Amino acid sequence: MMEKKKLHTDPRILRTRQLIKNAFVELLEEMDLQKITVNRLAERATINRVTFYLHYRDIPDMLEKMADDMIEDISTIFSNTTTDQTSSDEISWKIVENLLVHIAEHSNFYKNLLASKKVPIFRERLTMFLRERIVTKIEENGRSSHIQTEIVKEDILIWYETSALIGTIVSWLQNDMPYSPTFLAKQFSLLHQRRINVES
Amino acid sequence: MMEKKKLHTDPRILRTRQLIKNAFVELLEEMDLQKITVNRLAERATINRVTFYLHYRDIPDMLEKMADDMIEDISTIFSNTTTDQTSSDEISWKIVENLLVHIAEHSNFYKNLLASKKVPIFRERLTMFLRERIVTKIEENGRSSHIQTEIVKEDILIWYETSALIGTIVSWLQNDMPYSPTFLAKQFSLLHQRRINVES
DNA sequence: CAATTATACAACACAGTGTAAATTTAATCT
DNA sequence: AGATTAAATTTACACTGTGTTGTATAATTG
Repeated sequence: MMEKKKLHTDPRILRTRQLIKNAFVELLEEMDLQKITVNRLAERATINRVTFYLHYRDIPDMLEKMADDMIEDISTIFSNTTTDQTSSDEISWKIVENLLVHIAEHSNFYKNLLASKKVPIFRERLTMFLRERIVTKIEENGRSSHIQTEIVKEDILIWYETSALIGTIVSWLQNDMPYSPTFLAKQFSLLHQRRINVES
Repeated sequence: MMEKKKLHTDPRILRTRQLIKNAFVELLEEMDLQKITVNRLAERATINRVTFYLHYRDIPDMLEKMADDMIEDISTIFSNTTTDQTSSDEISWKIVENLLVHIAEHSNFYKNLLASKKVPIFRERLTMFLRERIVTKIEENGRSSHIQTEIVKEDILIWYETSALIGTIVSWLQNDMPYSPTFLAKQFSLLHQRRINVES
């Protein structure tokens, strides 16, 4: 525990990891993931190649750890938003908006790792994360009316809504965010309302 | 042109390419894309390593060509289905069903290259392909009622529907196809009807 | 049959990987 | 501030994978 905390406070470690992360995003803009080697990464990050191995086992390991960090960030947004709202619909609406704001603030990172098609693991992780949230949301709505669940299978609906949400965000990034986070969140809420119309 | 045709008829070429393709799908089941080398690929395909370079520049090049083949197959399904139907809604419904049947028939291929998260290019290509079809479909519906387009931006709707369709197919594959192609196609048609309800 | 072409085989220079040892540099703690 | 601790560097090594070349063999085509 104490050791882990140290890993997060030692400025040398933070600096090196940030250098690696920045270098990686930079290289992804320039070349395919397959072409990114530990050699190039270290050179671009202005660190020694051996130093890389002090932090990550190999490149796939690095990707996993970076994906973990991403989910941790997003998870914080969700838990922070949930607390200061009351209406169920208002919450999910606000959460999506905050999520989009966060992504827009780090658009360079998300565009290259999520949208620019190159590194599947980030999309996977986000899918798994959001699916859980959407599951609980759909189950809540399912309670109020049982018509929907008799027509469309719940798991198919979850697949559908999760993919639509993530895919739209990805397309939004790929097109250089032509709409504001608030506007896109409102559009999501409209698209989502369609479902409720069918239910009632 | 003649040369290209030869490439498609020479039994030696067809055999070698099929061996490479099968070996690649096999290896993807066992390991990450990053770990798949030309060495391993040639060994598994029981061909000489140099032979690989006679067909493809490198592994990324091979992936592109395989993705081209995939789109060619799916494209054929679409053009075959479109001709023998009349009703606009019936067509898209039948097309999706035929697409799902095709995917189910080659589920081993699609599960590993599309669903099992590892090779982004196949999902990209399919997204681009289906998006075009969905664009024309939405534009058709847009003609009959203009209410929808005033509420939800057309491009956002296209992002949404395309991602939902592909994402659901991917989830369906990842869960070992628990529903029949016909049933899933019907579910899509139900989910799609929601939009029409809002419009009218 | 003769020409063409795909594949096999061997060998090469080169790039990238992962690890180990000793050393330097920088942060932490009293 | 000085001693301590840990990160980063440097250098070196064995190993795997890459991409190319030259030659030989076997299958296909006209």
